[in-house]
Amino acid sequence: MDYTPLHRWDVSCAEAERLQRALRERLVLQPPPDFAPRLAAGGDVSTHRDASRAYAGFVVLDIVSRETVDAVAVRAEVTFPYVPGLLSFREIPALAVAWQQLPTRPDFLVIDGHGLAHPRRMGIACHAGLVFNLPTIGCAKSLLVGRYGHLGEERGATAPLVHRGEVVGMAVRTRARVSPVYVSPGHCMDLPTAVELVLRLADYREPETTRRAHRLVNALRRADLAGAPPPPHPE
DNA sequence: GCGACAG
DNA sequence: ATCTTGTCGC
Repeated sequence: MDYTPLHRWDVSCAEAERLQRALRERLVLQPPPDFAPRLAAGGDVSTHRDASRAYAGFVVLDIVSRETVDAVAVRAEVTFPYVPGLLSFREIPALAVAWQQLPTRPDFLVIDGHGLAHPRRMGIACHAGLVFNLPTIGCAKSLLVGRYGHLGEERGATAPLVHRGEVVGMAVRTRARVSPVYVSPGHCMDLPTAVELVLRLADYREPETTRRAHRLVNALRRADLAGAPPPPHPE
């Protein structure tokens, strides 16, 4: 698929924050008027402990039949370090390499990380939506900002995620008695729609989009590992 | 100044 | 996220 880079990615942390504050103004926090999604995509990145090598991939699935209709995984280089609040600058360049190899344009994308539930309301899900130009949802496994109150133990229970007096996302119980996931709008998305879609996609704790993308990149990672294994015990 | 801190 | 052994439970 095609996309719009929007800006350079090899920037300083201060410049990255400036870009986030500027890009924030371009966000659309409402789904398209004719939004009737059928194809969901999940994207994920797997990085090494030290090396700059990363694996990135996308899986596209039909939300009705649940069939995987597309899957691409690539090797890529990461240069930006992991800095809380600046995850997009580390992962989006790698995701973009995989995105170019994707033959089908999905109706929306679920990203492993936050959207509006971010210090500057510009998490990786928002940023990815702007760059790839499609509706996006952030679905994270842990909190970056915000707090929430009581959350029922049953599947489908929700509790608003509040940060600085604003509702920025929702804690969502996708499985009974299992820790929740944190859902927030990315781009061309609102919170109710994001929560509904994540619940529709989740058979287990995480939505199938994320699970399948995660398995895909890990498979490529292990395949590479078997091809050139650095011997731990040189005897 | 001191903690907290997506992946 | 990654590095890791065993272990609890369906």
